[in-house]
Amino acid sequence: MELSKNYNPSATEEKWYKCWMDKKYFHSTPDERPSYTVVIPPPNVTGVLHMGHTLNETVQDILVRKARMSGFNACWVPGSDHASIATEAKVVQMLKEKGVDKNTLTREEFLKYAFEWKEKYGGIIYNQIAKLGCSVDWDRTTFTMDDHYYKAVIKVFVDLYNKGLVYRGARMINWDPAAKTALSDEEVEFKDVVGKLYYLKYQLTDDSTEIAEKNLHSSVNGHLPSDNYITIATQRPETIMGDTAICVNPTDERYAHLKGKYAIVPLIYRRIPIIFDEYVDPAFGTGALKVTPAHDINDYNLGLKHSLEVVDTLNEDGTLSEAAQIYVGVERFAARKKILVELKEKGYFLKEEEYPTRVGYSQRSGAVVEPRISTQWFLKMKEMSGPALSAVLDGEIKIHPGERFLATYKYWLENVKDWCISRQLWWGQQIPAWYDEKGNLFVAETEEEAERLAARGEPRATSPEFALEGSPLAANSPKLTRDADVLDTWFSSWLWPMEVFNGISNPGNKELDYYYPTSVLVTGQDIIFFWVARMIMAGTHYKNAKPFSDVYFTGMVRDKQGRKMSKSLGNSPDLLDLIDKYGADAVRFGIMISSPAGNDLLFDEASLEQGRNFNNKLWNALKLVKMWEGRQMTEEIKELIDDTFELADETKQLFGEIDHLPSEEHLDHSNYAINWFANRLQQAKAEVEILYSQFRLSEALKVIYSLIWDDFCSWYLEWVKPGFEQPIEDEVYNKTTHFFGELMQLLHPFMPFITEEIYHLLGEKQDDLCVKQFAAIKEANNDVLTGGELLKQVISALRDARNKSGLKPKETIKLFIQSANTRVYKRIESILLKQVNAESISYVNETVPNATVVAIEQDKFYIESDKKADTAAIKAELLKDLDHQKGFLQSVTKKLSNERFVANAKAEVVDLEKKKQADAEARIRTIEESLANLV
RNA sequence: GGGAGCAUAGCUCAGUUGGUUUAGAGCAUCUGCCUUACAAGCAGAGGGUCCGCGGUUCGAACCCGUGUGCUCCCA
Repeated sequence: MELSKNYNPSATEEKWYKCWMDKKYFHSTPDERPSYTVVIPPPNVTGVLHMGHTLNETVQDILVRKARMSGFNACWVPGSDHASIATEAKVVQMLKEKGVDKNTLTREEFLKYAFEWKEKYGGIIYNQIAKLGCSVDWDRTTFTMDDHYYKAVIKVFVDLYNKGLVYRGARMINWDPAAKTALSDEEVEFKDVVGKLYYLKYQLTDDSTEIAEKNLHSSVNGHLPSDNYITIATQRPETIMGDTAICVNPTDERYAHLKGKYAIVPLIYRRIPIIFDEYVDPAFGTGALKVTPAHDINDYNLGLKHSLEVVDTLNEDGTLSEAAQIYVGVERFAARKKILVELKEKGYFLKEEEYPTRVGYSQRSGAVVEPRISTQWFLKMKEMSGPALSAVLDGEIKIHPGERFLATYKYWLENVKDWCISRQLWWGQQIPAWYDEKGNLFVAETEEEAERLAARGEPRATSPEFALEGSPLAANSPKLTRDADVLDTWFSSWLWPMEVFNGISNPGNKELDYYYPTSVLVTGQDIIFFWVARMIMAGTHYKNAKPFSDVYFTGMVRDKQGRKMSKSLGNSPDLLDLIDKYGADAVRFGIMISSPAGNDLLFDEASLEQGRNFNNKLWNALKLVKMWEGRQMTEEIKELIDDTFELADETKQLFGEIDHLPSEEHLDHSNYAINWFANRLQQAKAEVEILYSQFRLSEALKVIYSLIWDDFCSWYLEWVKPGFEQPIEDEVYNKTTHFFGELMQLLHPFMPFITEEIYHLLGEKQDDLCVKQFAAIKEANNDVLTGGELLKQVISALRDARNKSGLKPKETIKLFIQSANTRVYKRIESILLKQVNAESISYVNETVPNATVVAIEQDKFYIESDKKADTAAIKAELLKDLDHQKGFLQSVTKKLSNERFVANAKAEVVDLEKKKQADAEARIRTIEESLANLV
């Protein structure tokens, strides 16, 4: 068969993925083998895979494929997340482009559009996952809004409500004015910005009558009438209409005289009290704080303490509300500008200064988050966090890499606040709570059940924090209205490792028992609180068992310049384009080769190119080996040739004219090479195994890469390669294809497609690499390995010497070896001849004059050629080496002459130093002899 | 402001309880090669004050302290 010049990934990839699917290799059902379960972190259903996902999925596939080839029943569950805010925003945008306003639709109509959208775009990520070669069990694909999943989420909500862990209440929450929904604390991202601090004057009065307020309003046309004022500093002048007090520190003497007085809010002229509280930092601004309980969490708490009125001056879309009295309907930041102009005109404005501050942005919409008082649903976290904390602290769940995230995790869980789980959206699991006309609340899995509760008058308001005022129930069955809100997406994804096996909807089922707890969770460190911690909570709460044994955190994928990948920067490449360009294996290689666990990955297409080149290297090695196929010299053929000396026609067809048989020598040195590589392979396999167990996958890949490229291709294949158009011994050929197959197996988890292809091209195969089980690792023989390393070292040194002597590759040399142990070199003579292009090798007991000399350990090699040696250069080299050796000897000798070292250090260490000393001395002698020999 | 981490070759990173030939790899660079698998290649080479300073130790890239710079998390 003719092999193409270069490897062509696309056809191969499609062929093998289909084959694996047809043979149901990825499908798992419980059996007697141990399970190895991985649940995919479900990407957003209408999203595309970015490079971060690509890294995560690749890592998971490597682990899953490795497990599948190591005796485990591997099960990798794919799926996607409904991503309520993100998806709803996309659908709203799509409708807007069509000229449809969401507000004109009913909930049902909107959801119909949303599901259409999901059907249309939901397949994209699945296609990408398949293209990447991920060995997921497609029969288990789960979506967080699947029927059973939806029911599970509802069930959990009702259960937690009945346990008193879920409650409804008015709280200061994070409001996203763009998406018009509440957010959890975790969904707010803070950025440092340079803001402005505005200094404003508030008129003071001690008159507590309403008349004073009115007089002020009318008498001076709203201008600041006197010098009797207090100055406050604020970043948000547009919220002054919501001010309900001015607060100063009770120890602040500057303001001690203001006790019992009032201030007048500029522009709207509301009278507000001056209050005193330790909370205020006298050193900040003017030491006087305007208190706006509706729009700042600290002010809110201050308001609670001092029983202040709450005036909410903002609408849900971020425009000023009726309560603001002025600029009603104007967007908050536009209003800020207008108000500043008016404050200046009317003399209330003193000055402004720049001020470094932090602004919270919505993770989903990017809008500036507004603290807002709102009635929402919450989950008590204190009760949930205990077991989740101990599971990690006790080492039941291991986090990789190392302890790096432990402190953060601990801090978060110990300080976690209640989780706001309601969202003012339609896309998601609708909260199963119903209200009667009087506002009584009934929480149940179905409307029928809620109706029954209502009929019996059981509001089930078990939480003491329940904030809705109830009223006595009518005895007749009331008309119920369902809560319009949906649950936070993470309130569904925290059940993921259980509910993909129907663990909530059908608890205690056989599959759940078999697959849960899962083996390893691979995810980005950015969702440690959103998701990882909460899955541990849900798992410990509902299964009384951890959801996974290990967590592998991948780093963030950044571009070459270290910037985060983002759409706006345009630095996030398209996965399918990359696969088209380089092939899936090369993409996997490129992304893995430089991504140690937990470290950020600087993505550079150059590493994908390296992957593609590696593909090509493998392909060419295959071409070489295939050239030997059909040229094997079996014993029978050998005998045939020996006996008759005349080739049969069919033999002739196979080999053409053969002028000589493979020599005994060739077989002998090939056996040397085979023996060496067999041991080298075992050694590398053992290393890789350890690296897998430590989740150091990029290290493992490096070991395999260098094993294949350097040891197999550059050394082994060159050592066993027969001469041009010469036959190869059957045994050598078989060993070589066997090694090649083993290498492909070792590499398979990382680069599944090309390895499977080559494995099958190496010869007729009954099995597929995808499910081929790894053989047990044998212990490598150290003497054999050392011998191989010595040979490599000698060859490299001789080639270097050739280079330095200006010898062209084609120019031959005569090699003389001076060694106490010539037997070693005699065995590998023919390899040496070929590798350094020598025409002869002789053994000598004395120095060879006028030859270039190379010293390895205690042996010396003389290179003689027609070309005149550049003695000056050789001398310089030797002197440099001598210098180095002497320096080294000096440091060793110094160490050994230190009595305290000899007395304190371990015996092995001292012995080693002595050996180093002896070696260095021997080498120095060799170099000096060589120098003396150079004239 | 609180916490965590990082700093080793031009770049990205290894370096195991402190001792393993006066620091290793890949990429990039340079030199020589179109050698009968592979120029997407082959054979070589050069390149480091292990961030600065101080300490512990017979011995420090590694442990401790301190300074500087960067990253992340939390408020």
